[in-house]
Amino acid sequence: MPYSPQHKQQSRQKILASAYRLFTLNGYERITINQIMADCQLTRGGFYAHFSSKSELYTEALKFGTTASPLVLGNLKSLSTQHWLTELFDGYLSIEHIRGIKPCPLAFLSADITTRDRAAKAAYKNAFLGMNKRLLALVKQVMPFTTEQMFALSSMMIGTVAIAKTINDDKVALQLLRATRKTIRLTLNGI
Amino acid sequence: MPYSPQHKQQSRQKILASAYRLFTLNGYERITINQIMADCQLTRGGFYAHFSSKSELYTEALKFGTTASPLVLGNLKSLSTQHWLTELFDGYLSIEHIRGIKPCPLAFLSADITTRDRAAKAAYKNAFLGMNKRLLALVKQVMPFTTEQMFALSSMMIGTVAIAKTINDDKVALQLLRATRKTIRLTLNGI
DNA sequence: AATTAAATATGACCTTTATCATATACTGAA
DNA sequence: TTCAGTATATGATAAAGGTCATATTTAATT
Repeated sequence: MPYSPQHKQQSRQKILASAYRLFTLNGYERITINQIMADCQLTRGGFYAHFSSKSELYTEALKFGTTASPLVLGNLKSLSTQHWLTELFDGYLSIEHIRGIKPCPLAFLSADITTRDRAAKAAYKNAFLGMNKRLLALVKQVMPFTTEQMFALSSMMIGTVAIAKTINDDKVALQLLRATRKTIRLTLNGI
Repeated sequence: MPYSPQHKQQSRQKILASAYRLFTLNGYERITINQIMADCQLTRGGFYAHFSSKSELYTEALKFGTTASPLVLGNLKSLSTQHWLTELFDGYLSIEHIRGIKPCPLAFLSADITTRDRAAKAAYKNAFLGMNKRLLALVKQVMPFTTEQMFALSSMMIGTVAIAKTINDDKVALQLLRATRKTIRLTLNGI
C-alpha cells in the first residue's frame, strides 16, 4: 500500500480549500483548474482523480467553505451576545473584509450561481438559509426578531458588501459600509 | 455614399441593446461576441467595426443600459409620489423582475464587475450613485431621508433580488422578496 | 444602370482551457 | 531492496472563442 491512507483525502481538502478561495474571489469562469491545482502545489492532470468535473468541484468547494461556517461559531464566547453581534456585523461590513482574501461567497457568488447548475444553486441556498438560521438564533437572544426581518437584514449586508467590493474608490466604499452599519445598529435597537 | 448615414449608428445601438441584455443575464464570460451579434441579426466579424474589444463593449453596454434609466423616470406621473414609490419598490422586488429578461444590472453584475477593468467599475459605480440620487430625491418628497439611509435601502433591495435570483425554489424566493417589501414599507413610515 | 465607399459577412488563426490517456513517483509491506 | 498499487505529473486532444484580413453586400449618387 503506497502513500499513507489519508494522503488522497489531504490532497482533496487542499484542492477544496484553494478552489473555495479562488472561486469566491474570481467566479467560476475566471479560474481554471490549472490555477487551482497550482495553488495547492499540484498539477492539472491529477485533478480528475478527485473530482469528475470543474462544475462538481465548484459545488463541493462551496459546500466546503460554507458548512460549519466560522462566521457564526466564533470564539468570542467571553463577550455578551450583544457585543458579539456588534463585532460580527462590523467585521462583515468592513473594508478589510471586502478587500481581503476571505470574502463572503454569498455576496460574491450570487450572480455567478445564477448561471450554474442545480447542485451549485442548492449549495448556495443552503448556505444562505443556514446563515440566516444561525444569525437569527443569536439576534433573538437580544431582542424579538422574525425570520422575515432576518432575511431583510442579511440581504442588506450581503448587498452592501457585494456593491462595496465593486467600487474602486475607498471613500465611497467606506461611506456605503458605514451607512449599513449605522442602519443595522438602529434596527437592532441601538446595540 | 452607401447605406443611409444613420445605418451604422443603428447597428451600434442594436449591438448595445443586445449586449446589455445578454451580459446582464449571463455575465461577461458566459456570453460570446458571436451570441451578441447573432442576437441582433449580425455576424461576428463586423463587430470590430463598432467596438475595439469585448471588454469595451461590456462597459459601453452597461452605460447604455443604465444612463437615463427608465426605472425612475417612469410614466406614472398621475400617481402621487408615495403611490409611485410603492409601485416602484414592489415591482423591483417582484418575482417577475428576477425571472424576467430585464433584470437589474446592479444586482446581477456586482460580482462580475469585480473582476473587470477600471472602466467597467466606473460605469457600475456611476449607475449605483445615479440611481441612489434619483431615488433619494423622490423619497425626500415623502419624508426626511439621508444619503446614508438611501444607500442602506438600495443595498437591501439589490441584495435581495441578487439572492432571490439564485434560488431555484419559488417559495423561498417569494418569502425573501416579501420580507424586504415589508421592511421597506416600515422604513418608509408605512407608505 | 453603373459606380463607389462604407457596412457587414466569411473564413482562418491563435490562444486558452477542460478533459483524458499514459507515464512516473511515491511509500508501506515483503 | 524489491514489489505493488495508489497518487500525481506529463503530454496530447479537441473545442471554444476573441481577433483580424479579406471578400461581399448595400444604397446614395452620377
